[in-house]
Amino acid sequence: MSRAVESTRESLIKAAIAVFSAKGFEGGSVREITQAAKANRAAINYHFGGKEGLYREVLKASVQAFAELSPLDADRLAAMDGPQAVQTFIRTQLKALNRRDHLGRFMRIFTWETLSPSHVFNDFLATERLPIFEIAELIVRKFLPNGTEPGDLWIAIFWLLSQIDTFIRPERLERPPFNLKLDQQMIDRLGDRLSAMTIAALSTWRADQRHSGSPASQAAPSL
Amino acid sequence: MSRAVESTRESLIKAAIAVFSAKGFEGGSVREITQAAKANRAAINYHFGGKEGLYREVLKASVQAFAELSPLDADRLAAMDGPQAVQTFIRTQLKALNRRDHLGRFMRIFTWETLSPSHVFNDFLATERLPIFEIAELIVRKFLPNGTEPGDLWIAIFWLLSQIDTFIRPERLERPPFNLKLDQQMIDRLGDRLSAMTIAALSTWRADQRHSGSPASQAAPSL
DNA sequence: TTTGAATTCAAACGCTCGTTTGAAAAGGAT
DNA sequence: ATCCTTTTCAAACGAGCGTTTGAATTCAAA
Repeated sequence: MSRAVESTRESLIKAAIAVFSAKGFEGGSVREITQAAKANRAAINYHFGGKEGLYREVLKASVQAFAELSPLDADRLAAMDGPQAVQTFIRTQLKALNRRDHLGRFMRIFTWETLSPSHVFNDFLATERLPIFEIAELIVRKFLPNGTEPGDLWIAIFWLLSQIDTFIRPERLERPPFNLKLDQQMIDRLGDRLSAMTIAALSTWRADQRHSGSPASQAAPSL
Repeated sequence: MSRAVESTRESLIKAAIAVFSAKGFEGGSVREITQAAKANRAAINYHFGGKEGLYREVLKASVQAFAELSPLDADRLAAMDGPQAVQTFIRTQLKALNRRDHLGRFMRIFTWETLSPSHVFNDFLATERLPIFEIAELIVRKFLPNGTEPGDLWIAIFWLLSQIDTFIRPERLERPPFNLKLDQQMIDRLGDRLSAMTIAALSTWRADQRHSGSPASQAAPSL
C-alpha cells in the first residue's frame, strides 16, 4: 500500500467525520464526502466497500480519538468525589461540543445515533464497548448505593449521557422561542447550571425513594 | 368544497402525522403518506401546495390536538406545588410517548425537530407560540427565584423540555449496551426516577449557587 | 525497462425522491 | 342535460442518491 493510498483513505475518513457529524449517516452523501476529500466517488467503494464500510471506519477512528484526546481519564475521575467528577464530565464535554474538532464531532455522531440509529452503529455497539459508557458508569456509581440493580444502574447511565446530548446543538438556543445570545459567558453559565442540576439529580439515587410522594425532600449526599 | 375533499385532506394529514412522527420531515416521503392515506400522490401538491405545506398543516393540527387532549392543563398545574407539577408533567408525557396517539406523535415530531430543525418548523415557532413552552415556563417558575434573568429562565425551560426528549425513543434502552426489558414496571420506575431527578435538579435554582463546590447541598423547595 | 497489480477516474446504472402535466372523473349550478 | 369548476389520477420529469463498470493511470517489483 503506497503513501498516496494512505492519504486517500485518511482524507476520506476525515471528510466523512465532518460530514456525518453535521448531517448524520443517512443525511451525509458520498458525493459530499468525496468532494471534500478531493477524491473520486468510487474511492469509497474501493477502499471501504461502500458508504457503510466508511462509516464503520469513522466510528472506529472516533472511539480511538476519544480515548486518546479526551481529558476524561478514568483514573483521574476515579480519584474524585461524585460532584467533582460530574462537573469535570459535563464541562469537558460541553467544551468539546463547541469546538469543532474530532472529539466534538464524535459526540455529534453519537447523538445522531440516539435519534435515528443506523444498523451499522448498532452492530458496532454490540461488539465494541465505548469508553464513554465506562466513564459514565464510573461516575454514576459514585452516587448509587452499592446494591443497586443493573436496571437502575443503566437508567442512571443513560440519563447522565443524555444530559450532554441535550446541548449538542446549542444553536437551537439562539433561535425562537429561546433567542439566547450564546457568548462564552453564557456557555460557562450553562455548564455550571447543568453541572449543578446533574449533581442534584444523581444525588436522589442515594436512598431508594421510589413511590415517595415528595422525592425531592431529601438530597445532598455528602460524598 | 365537497365532503370527499374534506376526507382526502384529513386522511392526508392523519397519515402525515403518523409518517412524520416516525421518520421526521425529511425522512418521511410523500409516496408513503399518500399510500397510507389511499390518495393520489399529486393530491399533496393540489391540496397543500407541496410537502412543506402539508407539514405546516400537521404542525397546526398537532398544536391543536395538544391543547385539546393534553391532561397538562395550565390551571391545574398552577394550583400545584413545584414537585407535584413536575411529576405530573413528566409522567403525563412519558405515558403519551408510549401511546401511539396524536399526542405522542406530536411530541415525537417535536423531538425530531430538536435534532434536525426544518425551516418549516422554525418559521412556525417564530410566529406561533407552543403551549408546551408556556407550561414548561409555568413549572420552572415555581423553582426559580423571582428576580431570575430571562437567560437563566430559558436555560431552565430548555432543560426541562429536554428531559422528555431523552426518553422519546425508549427502544434504545432495549438494545446494547443497555439491554433493558421495558415492561410496564420498568417504565413506571423510569417515570418515578426521572421525576425525582428533575425535581432535585430544578431545586438547585432556588438560590444562586453558581461556582459553589457542592450545588446539591440544598433541595426541596416548599412552594 | 518491462510487467502486473494497485489505485484513480469519468461515465453510466438503477433507484427513490418531490413535483409537474394533461387528461379523465366527479360535483354542483343553471 | 349542459356547462364549468373542482378534484382525482397515471404517467412522466428532473434531480440526487449509492454503486458498478471498464478503461486509464500510477506504482513497485523483477
